[in-house]
Amino acid sequence: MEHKKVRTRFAPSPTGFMHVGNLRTALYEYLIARSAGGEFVLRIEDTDQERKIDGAVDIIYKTLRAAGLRHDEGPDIGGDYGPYVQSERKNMYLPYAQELVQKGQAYYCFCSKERLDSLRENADEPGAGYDRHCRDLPQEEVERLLEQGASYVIRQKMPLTGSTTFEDAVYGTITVDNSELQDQILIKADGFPTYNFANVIDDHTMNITTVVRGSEYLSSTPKYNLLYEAFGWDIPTYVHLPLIMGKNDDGSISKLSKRHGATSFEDLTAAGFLPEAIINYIALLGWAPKDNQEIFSLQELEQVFDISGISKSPSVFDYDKLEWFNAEYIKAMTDEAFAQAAAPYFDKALGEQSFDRVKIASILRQRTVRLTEIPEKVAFFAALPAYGCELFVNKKSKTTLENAGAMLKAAIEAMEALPGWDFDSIHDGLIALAQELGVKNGTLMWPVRIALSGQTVTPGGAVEIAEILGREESLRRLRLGLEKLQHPAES
RNA sequence: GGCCCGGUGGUCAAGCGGCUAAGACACCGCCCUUUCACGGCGGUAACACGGGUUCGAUUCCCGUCCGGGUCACCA
Repeated sequence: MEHKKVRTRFAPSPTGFMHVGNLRTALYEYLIARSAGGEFVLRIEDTDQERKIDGAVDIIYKTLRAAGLRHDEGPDIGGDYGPYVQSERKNMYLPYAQELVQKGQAYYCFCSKERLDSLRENADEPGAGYDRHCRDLPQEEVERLLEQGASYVIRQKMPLTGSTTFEDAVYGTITVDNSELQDQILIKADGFPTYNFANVIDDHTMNITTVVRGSEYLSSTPKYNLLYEAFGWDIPTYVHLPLIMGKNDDGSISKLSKRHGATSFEDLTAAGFLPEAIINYIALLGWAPKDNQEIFSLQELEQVFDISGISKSPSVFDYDKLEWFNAEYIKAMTDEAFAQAAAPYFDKALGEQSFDRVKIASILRQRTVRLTEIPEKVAFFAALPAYGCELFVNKKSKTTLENAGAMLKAAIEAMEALPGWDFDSIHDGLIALAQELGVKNGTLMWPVRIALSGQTVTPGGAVEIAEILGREESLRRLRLGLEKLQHPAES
């Protein structure tokens, strides 16, 4: 038994965004390679010249980097099996196709696009396909047309009878009747290979041992096998992944796509999700560990990932669960790290004003689910919002329009007299005051917090907010609140 | 429509012939509490259906139903 080093590849086409399904495929490919001490290769599949998009390849690099999926070989870093961009390999494919023609496993087809279209239109049943018109053209006819420079494609000659069987590491043994297989195009009229053909040639020449892809390829896999067999090449290990679905408005589900909301890595990070949380979540979409662990770093996944844990049934992408992961990751951050991750959002809400952002981060961290919620949560630090006196009334804290004023008045006096302006001083001062007044803490704290923030729900309590606002601004806001209570009409 | 693949709570899922059928998210209560959260405790909720095989089926087989995928000079 020879022991080949496991090599997987991520082979995206540059479409301009990274769909989460693609990202998960990349992740599993990465993990399968890493968990086996193997290699992970990046290959760009740009054989469709009509769909080229500028800058799309950079998005792929950026996403992989942000996700922490380092490739061992690729267009940007080279390797022993280059080039790693299919358009740069263009000349490699035709000779292989011609070899197949020699072997009688493929043939030239001169049918026009129009003919194929009308074939499809006139078909009784959907999925009728090509009628194999050129499959048995006489040799002389083929040569004559080639000499004339006629436009042609090369098609794979499928067996008309029998069946093809292959093994999939996830789905097991799958058999398909050969009569189901179309004589698929290998080389297009523009000279470029089709995706399917380029895939086989590249995977073989790049020594890929394990082909990982979405289960939408399950039914075309027999065609791949026939190709490998025709060349006499080793067939790779297939790992087909269950699809990621999205829930439609009517409650039905279908392959996750744009209409389901944020579905690309870029969309998700823009929506305030952390890359680590996204990776952790999608790792568990279609795969489960042996135990019940849910929070995994990429390094941990590299240790425990195993193909046997991949499930066969499709899974629905659940934003609620993703949010939970995101919140977990945020809670696990240090205040400093969180302040840094939140920086753009702080900038947006606080502008130039100099608050202690690490302190704000510390009260925000436990209650932030998505980074995008931050601006609205901290805006009151920058500017006291307009608010009405009714906010001072809270049943649970036993505050009323009547006692709130007295509380504020007492609080102002106590806070003015405070020797220092740090958490402990403010806290101890106010708690002592509440005791002195003979009221429960909430009765004092509620109106103070309302006056400081102008809103009923805030990150942090009265003490934290006061500390961050500073003595001067805090007292200003408290006096404003007191005035409001004393002259409700004017406010 | 043909072919292929699936079907455990609303969602993600463990289970791989014998269990009171885990766990997580969401949801609902209660507790904690200077708001909201966090946290703690508890709760509602599932083997699609019908036949077999077996002493015994969520688990194995067949059928039905349901869902998804695929049938391009797209990947």
